[in-house]
Amino acid sequence: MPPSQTASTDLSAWETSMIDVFVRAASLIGLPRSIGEIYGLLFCASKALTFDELMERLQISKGSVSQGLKVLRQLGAVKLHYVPGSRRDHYKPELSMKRLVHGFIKDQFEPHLLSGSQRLDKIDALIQEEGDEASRAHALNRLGTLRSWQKRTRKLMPILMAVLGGGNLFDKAATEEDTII
Amino acid sequence: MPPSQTASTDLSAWETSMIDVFVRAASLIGLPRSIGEIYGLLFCASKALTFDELMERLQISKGSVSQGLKVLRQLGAVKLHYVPGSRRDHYKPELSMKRLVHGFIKDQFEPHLLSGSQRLDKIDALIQEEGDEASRAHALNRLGTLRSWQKRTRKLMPILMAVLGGGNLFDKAATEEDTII
DNA sequence: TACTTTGTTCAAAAAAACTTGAACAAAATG
DNA sequence: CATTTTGTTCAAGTTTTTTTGAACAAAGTA
Repeated sequence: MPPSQTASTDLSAWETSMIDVFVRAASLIGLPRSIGEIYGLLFCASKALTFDELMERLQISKGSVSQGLKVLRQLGAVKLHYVPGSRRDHYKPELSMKRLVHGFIKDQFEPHLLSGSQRLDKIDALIQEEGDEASRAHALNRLGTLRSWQKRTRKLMPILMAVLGGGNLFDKAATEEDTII
Repeated sequence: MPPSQTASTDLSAWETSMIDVFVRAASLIGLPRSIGEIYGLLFCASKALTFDELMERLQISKGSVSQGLKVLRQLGAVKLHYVPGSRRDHYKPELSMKRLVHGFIKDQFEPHLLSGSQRLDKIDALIQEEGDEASRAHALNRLGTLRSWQKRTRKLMPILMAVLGGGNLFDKAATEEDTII
């Protein structure tokens, strides 16, 4: 029997394992498997990869790669890398943990926090309709708790970013090629 | 037409809205709707609630309540509250943000971080099998990046907890009844 | 302009996650 | 001990999310 018909270079053992790490991480933060795979392969690669290379090496569909890259771009987890003389888009992974976390929070958390504030104000109004004085007092107390949680969450972000500051200290390839913060 | 046949007291407007906040929050951290509803109703309530009260007021199944409470107990997000003269379990919500976050991280994040370390060691071994010297060097660089991310994530936890320290400053009912840290 | 390359969109299929309720277990009651 | 109360388990049903691939759009080429 001839070797596999696919033109794709099979993933090496370490690549498979490392991609697996990202698939798990993705699932942990609520992102689909395919997105973990895409970021993982880019992370493993020593050069920017094209759409087709992702499709072929990961053996996933066009649609998944397209949508996956869309989300990753939005999160700032991948960057377009211009390659002279090629019409294809080439992608590189963002290697700065700080930026990755920042992108994720901006995109997935902050919107909810914001809409949250308006929601709490509406609840405040609804509580005023509560007939019983004691119930109203209790409800307002709970609302206060909720507001304090929100406030503290907001305060946390800058601290988180500060702690994450300093950037990538390990990946020589990265520090050679990119500006890491 | 007579009023609804269910024995349950309908949720008030503010309760519905507040529960909605928790349903969204649950979904944000990857927990099912029913768990958000259960915690949300407990959060709204001015006294400990029983299994049946949760079922009836939220109109969800026995199974969902049982499994939901199981997870919430595991996370430390609800506490059993002993009520003299009653055979039923009564539940109260954990109101300390610090404890809630701590429970969530301990239960959902740390296990992955730990298993992560072992995984990275295995990848390290696999990389040694890589034939090409340059590829091996690149792979080790990336692995170094991954390890640095892990290390920084670990360092983050204590800081997070420290920032969250100070406890619940808003809910009078809570500060009266509970020890909040 | 016709053709090719490259990538996006979206409806349908597949997979995964969640909920339900009936059967079961454990413990208190009479 | 038989019965009732209280809660758990889990297979089957339902809903939601993810993936696929064919049709489409955009932009470069000849």
